[in-house]
Amino acid sequence: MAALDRSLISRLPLFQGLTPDEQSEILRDARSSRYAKETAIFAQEAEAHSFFVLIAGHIRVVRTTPDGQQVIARYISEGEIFGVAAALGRTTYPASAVAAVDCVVLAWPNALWPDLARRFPVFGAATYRTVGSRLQETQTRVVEMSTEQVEQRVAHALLRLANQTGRKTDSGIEIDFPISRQDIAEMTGTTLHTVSRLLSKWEEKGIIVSGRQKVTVKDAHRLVVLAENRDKG
Amino acid sequence: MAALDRSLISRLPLFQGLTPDEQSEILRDARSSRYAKETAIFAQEAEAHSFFVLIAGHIRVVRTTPDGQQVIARYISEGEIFGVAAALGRTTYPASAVAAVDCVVLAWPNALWPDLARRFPVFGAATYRTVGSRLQETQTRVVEMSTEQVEQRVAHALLRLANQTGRKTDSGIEIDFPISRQDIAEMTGTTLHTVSRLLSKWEEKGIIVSGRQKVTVKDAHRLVVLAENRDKG
DNA sequence: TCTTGAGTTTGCGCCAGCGCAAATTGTCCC
DNA sequence: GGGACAATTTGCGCTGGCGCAAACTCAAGA
Repeated sequence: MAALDRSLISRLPLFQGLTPDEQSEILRDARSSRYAKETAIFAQEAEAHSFFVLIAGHIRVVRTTPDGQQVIARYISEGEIFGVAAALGRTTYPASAVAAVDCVVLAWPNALWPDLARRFPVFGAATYRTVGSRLQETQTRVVEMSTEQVEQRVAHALLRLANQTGRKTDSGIEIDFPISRQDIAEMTGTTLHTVSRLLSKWEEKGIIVSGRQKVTVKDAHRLVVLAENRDKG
Repeated sequence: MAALDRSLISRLPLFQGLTPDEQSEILRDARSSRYAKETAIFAQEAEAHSFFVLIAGHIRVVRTTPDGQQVIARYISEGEIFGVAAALGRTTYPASAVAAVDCVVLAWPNALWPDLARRFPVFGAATYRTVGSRLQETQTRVVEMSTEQVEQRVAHALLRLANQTGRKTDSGIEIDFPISRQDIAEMTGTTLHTVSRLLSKWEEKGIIVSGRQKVTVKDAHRLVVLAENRDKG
């Protein structure tokens, strides 16, 4: 690990509560690698060999159906742990992870997980907290897909992206990695056509501005209203 | 713990790999209780005080939206651990758990989790395996809701119920707790009307037989075909 | 600068499945 | 045994959003 990484890493929630020595000990076993934009970190159904922490970039987690349709499970932001099959006793990855932009990740061999979790309980606990919030988030998505209209779901998805990976600019909150209409459709269970129509409408109203693989939320408040509107607006 | 419970409990996957003494030690801290049909074991958003193992019965896990719509997250069968907020570092339950029939459950105070998990790693690992498969299952449900038609989703739901909680009878696989059309609708993101229509159609074709709060799968194979049909059948 | 291709927009027609409403049936309790 | 209620069935009309198709636009490379 380069010294540069260290100061950044020690600030991650995942490593809170660990002494610098303990952090070093954990990091000693990690291997760092780069992944070019649109390359895979791991593939769905592949034998799980490692778990990861994203140091720089953004990662798209994708499930592909037997007939080739894709669904985006979530985006991973900097500092998050992912590919934690080992911690959950799984032997294969349930989804693929693809770099949405050029990425830097740390990887630990799965075989080290039991030992790391035992020696550094706060590290294990932090990981399971992440798993817990992802489970809850996924369930929330099921609820959304069951009870909401497409417009509300897309609004929710944009808000979530803005919160999790948004970058404040003078013109609003910009999603700071390339995201296409198709991507948004795969996050919300609709088609790129419908997403395009919605974004156009919202842009007319001044709620967002959008371009090629780019969305900036200008008026989050009005987007929240759209997301919560139970009857048609 | 009554002796009766012990022989049953020691056979649960959750307690595999533990010696009888270790099992006793874990069980010593558990409190057993009964819940009458349709009563709540815990409520969504309530402070999480315990985690549970279902000894007898069936439990419905339900998420309710702010405007009162319900979505069934899953059913818990005998022997399963549930309400594991503690293991995932959450302080409240993300959903409600309601007894679908009269139930017997064991409960452990959350405060004991860290200690139990540390002293009996196989117990902790078994729990996290369960969490892992639930996460994966929930993600599968998101994929289904994104890519499948209602008919396929209902077919999938029935097959899952038949596998997880089905009881073999001479006339087929019967779901062995009361389940209404409304319940199936809340599992699949549709309405009781549509479920009713589908079940009627399938009954005509001899794939299932159904009655009031009761479904028996007679021809699982044809149900699988329906569940996998990507274009209309 | 020009070309090329991927990403996006928009129009149009259609239909799966929802909402509403009413009839029907089975079950539990008095 | 019979009433009452809950669950289910079924008809009907409507519409949100999909599928298809075509036009358009930007970004990158030659």
